[in-house]
Amino acid sequence: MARVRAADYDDKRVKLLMVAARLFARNGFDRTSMAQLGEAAGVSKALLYHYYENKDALLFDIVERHLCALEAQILAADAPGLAPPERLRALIGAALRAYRDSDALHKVQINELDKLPATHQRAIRKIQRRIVALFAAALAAVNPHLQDKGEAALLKPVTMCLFGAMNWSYLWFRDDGPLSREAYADLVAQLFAAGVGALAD
Amino acid sequence: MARVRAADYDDKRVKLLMVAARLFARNGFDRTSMAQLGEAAGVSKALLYHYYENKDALLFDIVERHLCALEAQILAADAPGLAPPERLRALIGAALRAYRDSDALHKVQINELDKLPATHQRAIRKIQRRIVALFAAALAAVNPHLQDKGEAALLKPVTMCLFGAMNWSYLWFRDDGPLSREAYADLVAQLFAAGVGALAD
DNA sequence: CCTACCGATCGGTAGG
DNA sequence: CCTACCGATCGGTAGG
Repeated sequence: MARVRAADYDDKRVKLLMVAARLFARNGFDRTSMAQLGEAAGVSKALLYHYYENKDALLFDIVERHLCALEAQILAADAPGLAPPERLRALIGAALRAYRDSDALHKVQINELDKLPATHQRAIRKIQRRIVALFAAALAAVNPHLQDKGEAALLKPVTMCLFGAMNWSYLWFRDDGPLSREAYADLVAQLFAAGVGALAD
Repeated sequence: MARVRAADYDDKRVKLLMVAARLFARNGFDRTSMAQLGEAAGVSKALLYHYYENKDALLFDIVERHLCALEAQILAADAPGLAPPERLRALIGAALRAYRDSDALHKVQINELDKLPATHQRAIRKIQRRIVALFAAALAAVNPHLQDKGEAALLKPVTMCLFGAMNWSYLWFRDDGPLSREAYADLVAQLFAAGVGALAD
C-alpha cells in the first residue's frame, strides 16, 4: 500500500498559501524570496518544496483558489429572476465582499498574474472569462441595446468599466473608512444601472 | 566657465527612457536587467550609469515624466466654461489620448510604482492627487450633491470608479479593435454623466 | 579637470 | 525536516 500524505498536509499547504499571499501582496512576487517565506511561515526553505514544486506553483495556487472561490460566491449570489438592477447589485456586492475576505489574494491576482508562465496564465484567464461573462449578462439585462450589432459593441467596454470600478478599489478603499463596502456596492450598482440605461439612446 | 554637458545628453537620456519603459512594460521592472537594457539601447551597461544614478532613478524618471505630461495635456483640454457633461468628456478624452501616446509609460506607472523607494513614491502621488482632483471637480460639477456632507462623501468613490474605468483600459483596449479611443471616451463620459446625475436622489 | 565610453569583474543573493 | 551547497545572474563599479 502506498504511503499516504500526512493528515494535515492540506491544512499546512493552505497556511503556507496565506503566508505567501500576504508577502507577495506586500512586497511583490519577485521581491519575496523563498527563504523569507520559510522564515515567515516558521519552516525551512527546503520544506516549502515539499508542498509546492516551485515558486510559480505557489503563485498559481494563490490566484486559482482565489478566482474559484470568487466565482462560487458570485454564482451563489446570482438571482436571474430579480429585476435587472437588483441582480446587478447582488453580483457587485458578492464580488466586493469576496475581495474583503481575501484582500491579499485579490491584490496578488491583480498585480502578479502576468508573472506566471503562459500555460498557467491561460488556465486563470478561463476562470476570469466566466466571471466577466456573468457580469456582462447582468449588464445586458439592464439595457439590451448594449448587445446590438452596431458599429461598436458596447457590452464589452461597459463590462470592463465595471471591473475597473470593482477591481481598482483595493488601491483606495479602506474598511475602516467613512464608506462601508455595502454602501460602495450600492453606489457602483446605481452608477452603472443608471449609466447603462442612458447609453445607446 | 564650467564645462557643459554634451549637446545631445538630454536626447540620449530620453531615448534610454523610452527603451527602458518598453522593456519594463513588457517584462516588468524586476525582470529587466541593466544589461538587457543596455543591449536594447545599443550601449554598454556601464554607460547607463552615466545617464542615471541607478535603476530606481530610471523608473522614477519614467513615471514622473509620464504624469507631468498627462497633467499638462489634461489641463490643456480642460474648459471649465463648458457644460459639465461636455467638460467631463473633454477631460476623459485627453487622458485616453495621452495613454495611447505613452502606452508603455502608462503601464509602467500602473504596475511598477510601488517598486520605488518611499520618498520617490510620495513625489509621484502628489502629481496623481492633482490629476484626481481635477476629475473630481468635473464630476462634482455634473452633480453637486456628490459633495454633500452626508453619511458618506460620494465624490471620492465615484472619482475612483472613473479612474478604474480609464486606467484599466490598457488591459483590454486595442487601438486596432472595433471601438475607437474617442468612441470609448464618449462611452465613459456618457456612462458617468448619466450615472452620476442619478446618484444621491 | 572635465565628458564620454568600454571590457571585465566586483560582492552578494536568487531559486532550487 | 534541516544544513550545506550549486549554477546563474543580479545591480553596480573598477581602471584606463
